[in-house]
Amino acid sequence: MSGSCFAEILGELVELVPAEKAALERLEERQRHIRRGAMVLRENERADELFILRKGLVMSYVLLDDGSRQILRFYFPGDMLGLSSIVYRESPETLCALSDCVVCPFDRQAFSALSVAHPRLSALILVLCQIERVALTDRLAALGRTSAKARVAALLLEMRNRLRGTDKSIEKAFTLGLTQEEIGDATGLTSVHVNRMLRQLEEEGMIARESGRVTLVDEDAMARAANYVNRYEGLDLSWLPAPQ
Amino acid sequence: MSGSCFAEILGELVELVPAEKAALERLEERQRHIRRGAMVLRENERADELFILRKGLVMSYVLLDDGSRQILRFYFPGDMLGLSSIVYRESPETLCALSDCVVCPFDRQAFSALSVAHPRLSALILVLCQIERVALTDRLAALGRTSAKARVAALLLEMRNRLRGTDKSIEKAFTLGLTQEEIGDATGLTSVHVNRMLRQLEEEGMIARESGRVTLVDEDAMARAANYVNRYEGLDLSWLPAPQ
DNA sequence: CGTTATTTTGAAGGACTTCAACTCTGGTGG
DNA sequence: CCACCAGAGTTGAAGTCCTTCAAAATAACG
Repeated sequence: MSGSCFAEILGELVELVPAEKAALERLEERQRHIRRGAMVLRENERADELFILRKGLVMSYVLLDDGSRQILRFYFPGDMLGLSSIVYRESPETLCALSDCVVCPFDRQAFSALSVAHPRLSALILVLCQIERVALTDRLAALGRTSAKARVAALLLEMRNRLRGTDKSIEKAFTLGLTQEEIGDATGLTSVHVNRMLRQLEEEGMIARESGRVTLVDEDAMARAANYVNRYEGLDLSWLPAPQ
Repeated sequence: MSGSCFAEILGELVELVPAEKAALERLEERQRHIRRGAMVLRENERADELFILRKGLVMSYVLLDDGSRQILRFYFPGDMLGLSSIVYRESPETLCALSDCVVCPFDRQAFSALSVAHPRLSALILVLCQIERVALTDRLAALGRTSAKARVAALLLEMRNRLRGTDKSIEKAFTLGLTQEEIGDATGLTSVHVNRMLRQLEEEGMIARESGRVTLVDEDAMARAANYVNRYEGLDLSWLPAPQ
């Protein structure tokens, strides 16, 4: 168990050298506890810090003029938060804790210094951005071109796979930790319709549910129905520069 | 007029030093002409190269099982193409020329070497990725939570602003260069409904149209209707490392 | 100048939303 | 310990936005 969550994620992509590990650990020297429902960062406010999420579940979302909400992404332990926010004078999105969380804040300068001192880490961060980008385009295609049922199925698969990243004991069953309203705001649906789609997936024998826990009964059928691709697989990082 | 399209884009964000300009020019030593409708890169095929788009309009899209298409993004001169593709063994998306294009291919190693030699350029590329990310999340919110009319209006505003990036003479009127089917595939609508929305925007005095040219008559009303934010503005790059 | 792509228009159908009411669950305090 | 309450889940009926299907009109192209 390394001292850095972020290093663990990156360590699954490449073999990190001691100097890189040390540099990553320095990003996580400070800790901050965030209560469920509290905001890590607010849309349209200035953000001077980035974060590594150490524990818990975070979502990013935007609010539209009519009051509706679009959830953009869910973040899991080891993820970096707020990269898009430091690029802008005002954060383009809100970061909100879905469970009690621990985040490790560090400032822009630390990020900047790290990328100069460790070009390979800088390239790896770019790789993570691209993985996130492709995951976002998958969701764009889902919202633009697939049915409500497919979108909900895709969300369930994605959540299970990402939760499994931090807890290898998870197989087919897991606690989602989202309300149906939140599922709706992530998939572009109403909570009412999410409910009907979950029910339908259950009736068709794809999933089972009991008190917040979801079981993926027929995973293959779900993946087919949802056009799902795990974007943390199939990578090619052979071109990365040598470690510093 | 610099020798590098990419340097021109980056040069609008920061003052580039000669060594950086020279490094960027080396990326654009080779040229390749692409016919309208031809593909620069195919989904699920291996990509060894990245590209700088020098001339023309390119789109990226994915095809779903049912044959429907989701256009993910449009690319303009000075944009880098294929970054997400080199991260994966197989490209997650197709790149297709919407007009006759000129692209400058360079290989992964050149990219890797550049990011080591010029940390600030590496950071700038990360900034461009974040701009693209935020633009994608804007579209995600549009598809998830806004009406057909708002999505079409947002697309028109975005296209005008990006075209203006390469041609400052463009004000309110411009040639879109997209069919209504393509607008539909970008906004998650059918071409039939795109037609009705364009017509409605016209009837409401927001736009005017004549033979492929669109005029933004009431730009403010459009921006309001579309929740539109120009993501190339409002940046804060004060934290970037010093040039090399 | 014929052929094909694109745009336009109408009518009917369907997927999802809206509204409204009811049920279930977990937490809190009397 | 249990009554109460607020939040979340469930269900039905009606409505709306967008799609689908079909066909005509127009534009683009070799």
